[in-house]
Amino acid sequence: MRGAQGDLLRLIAGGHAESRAELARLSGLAASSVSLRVEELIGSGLLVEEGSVSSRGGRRPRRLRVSPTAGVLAVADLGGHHARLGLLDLSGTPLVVEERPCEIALGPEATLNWIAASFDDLLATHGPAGVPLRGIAIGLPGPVDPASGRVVSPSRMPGWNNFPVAEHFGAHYDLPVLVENDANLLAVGEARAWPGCETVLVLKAGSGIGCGVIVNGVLHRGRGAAGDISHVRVRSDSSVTCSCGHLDCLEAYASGAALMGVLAEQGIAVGRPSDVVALVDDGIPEATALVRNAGRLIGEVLTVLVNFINPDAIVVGGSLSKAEPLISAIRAAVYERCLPLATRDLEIAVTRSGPDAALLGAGILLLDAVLS
Amino acid sequence: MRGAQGDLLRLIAGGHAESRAELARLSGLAASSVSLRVEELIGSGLLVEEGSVSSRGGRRPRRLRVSPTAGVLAVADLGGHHARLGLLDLSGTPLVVEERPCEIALGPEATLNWIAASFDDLLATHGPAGVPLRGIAIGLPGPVDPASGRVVSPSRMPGWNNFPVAEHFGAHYDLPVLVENDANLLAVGEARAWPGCETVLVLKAGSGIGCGVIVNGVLHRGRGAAGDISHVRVRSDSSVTCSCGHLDCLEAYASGAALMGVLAEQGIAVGRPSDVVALVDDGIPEATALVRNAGRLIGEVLTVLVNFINPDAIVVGGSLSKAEPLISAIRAAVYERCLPLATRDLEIAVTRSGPDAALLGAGILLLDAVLS
DNA sequence: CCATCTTCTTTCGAAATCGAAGATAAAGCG
DNA sequence: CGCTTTATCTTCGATTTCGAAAGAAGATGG
Repeated sequence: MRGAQGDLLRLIAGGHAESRAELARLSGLAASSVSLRVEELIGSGLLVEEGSVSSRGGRRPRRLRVSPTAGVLAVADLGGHHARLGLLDLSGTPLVVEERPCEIALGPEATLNWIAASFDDLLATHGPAGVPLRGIAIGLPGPVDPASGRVVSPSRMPGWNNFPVAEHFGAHYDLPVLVENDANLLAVGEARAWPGCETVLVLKAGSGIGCGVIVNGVLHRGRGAAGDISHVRVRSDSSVTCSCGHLDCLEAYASGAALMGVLAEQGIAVGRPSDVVALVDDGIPEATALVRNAGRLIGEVLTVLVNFINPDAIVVGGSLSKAEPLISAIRAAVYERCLPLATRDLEIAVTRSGPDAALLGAGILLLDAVLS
Repeated sequence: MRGAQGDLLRLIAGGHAESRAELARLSGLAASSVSLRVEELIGSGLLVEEGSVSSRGGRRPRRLRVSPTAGVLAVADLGGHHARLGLLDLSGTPLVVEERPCEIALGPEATLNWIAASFDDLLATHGPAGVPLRGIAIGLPGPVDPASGRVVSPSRMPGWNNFPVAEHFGAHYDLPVLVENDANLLAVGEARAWPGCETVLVLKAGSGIGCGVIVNGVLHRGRGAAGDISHVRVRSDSSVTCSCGHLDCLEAYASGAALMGVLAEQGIAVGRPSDVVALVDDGIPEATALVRNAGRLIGEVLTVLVNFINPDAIVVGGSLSKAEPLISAIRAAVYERCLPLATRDLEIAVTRSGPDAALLGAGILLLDAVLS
């Protein structure tokens, strides 16, 4: 996509602009130039005019949308034992989303081939006829080197270390392939639901603890592991060795897996982090106490980050986020301990954008790759 | 300064470019457009051609510099008991720098009037004749709200809370006035000395502990307190109440002031943090142990931040940075505990840019304000 | 010392962009 | 209903920017 036109398309696709006038304001281009570009984009079938936006006192803007026939994106978000797969149109709107069981421990070859087959399946059954596939994005529950598209020493993905995921997919399709950490995708998707928040910290509390960081509106990747807080040392009386070999990592106390472990020791067998939430909802005191303690520990780690980066919002997602005591314990710790200037307008809240947030985030990032 | 020309001037002034060709590469403009703009800038006296840069195989580029007669910037960096004041030319090169005693506890009115008088003094004695003052920047040892230019609940600046510093100066001079936290200025100045490092964490270890954060090459301000790590809770056996009212803040254990307090209790009276460094250099075991412990505590806080933000470098400045055990203890803690991906190419080092770093940083930020 | 290569800078016609003014369209109001 | 206000969108000449090619100045290597 040629530069200037790509920028305009991105603004429309990203939901930032809906009319020519808005495009002019946001792109910095003159209104006349915008009109020209938009005319070309409509001519080439990427954009369509569709009705009008309601006015507030003047001529109604004509609503611009990305054409549904311009292309589809195939996106996937992998967990340890399941995968969410979806097709999006170029505006990032889901056409279809499915969750299917999938064992990541089967290794990269088997898993990625299965994903490719599933994409083909989805495209055959739900892909609109004649609309081309434009790009692929995969979210993985481990650190990803953004430059090479490789997984780097993941803790819960046996056999994946250093596997060239992007390259592997590139052999199947001649398309942009984006590989990213799942918490990062979640962060990008979630951030879209928090307009006005420029710096956002998105926590994914599931069987592991992940975190994505949006600084000034853009995902901060660092060296690929940015946002990793699971192996931070926490203050505790006892002493637990984490899977990473260090003592007292946050993950060893506050992750869904850790909570399930403690519950199992107490004779309460649970299979998934969401079962822990169910126990809390049922008022089982052991579970509630555990979750509250996990929230406190997470909150104490967050105090450091809140003072350091001064986010506008902390958003908690992942299956454990549905446990109310977790959120309130996080809030209590952060508001009690952080600097007033840092907490003055800080929002700490549960995810707004539902279970597809990571897929939406994948669409947003992928769009940038496709339109460049 | 009109947009495009301002950008070019900034690139020259900031030391990013020295020739028309470099300007073209960095600005993204066509070489021909650059030539036109540069001609105009030379015409208006802001830029001068001065000799040539050494070539690497072709025609020698003609060196461009900001004209020494284009203007001066007045900058100040205030500490608790002294102030560094300087005049810079528009390229950020110091014309004169002085350190003078100054009690910040005398309150904002007295201090700021004294600064204004000192600037007038410096301009009269060292300001080149006929060269106009173009802007003023002040660094203060406390949180500054970047929007309003006010100090916000500083812990060691009695009487300054909510004082409108920028406004106060605006009444004296009709010029851009920049007010910023001292650690932030230090970070900006220091980052210039670390080319290739996009994300840098600059620690100021003096009588307090400050920290400035450069993310992707730009200073991250957050709400004005970003980078504050002094009130992070540290793991410790004993229990100390910090001046902020919380228990076990980093500052209460590892700041120069805290170290001096402990030494005083042991009967070793010292007046300034640099005296502590002298004791360490003299091999006084109490001092060395204290400093090493301070380094360990700072390092443990940094582990969280390194995992979280994945910086390319951690630079330690401030008077305590000259104590070698401090740096090595920080290194030990970070390298031992952080994720391999985060520490793989991480540099942890002492300041490269000397005592004027904060003033240079003030010049860099101020230039942006002046050239916009 | 001369041909060749490299890099920097300028020239000049082509193309993109701007900006002011006008056309279009709707809301608010007496 | 017509007038005013507000806002969006288009037209068109003026300006800016681009890009290819040529010119300038030094490095390199026989």
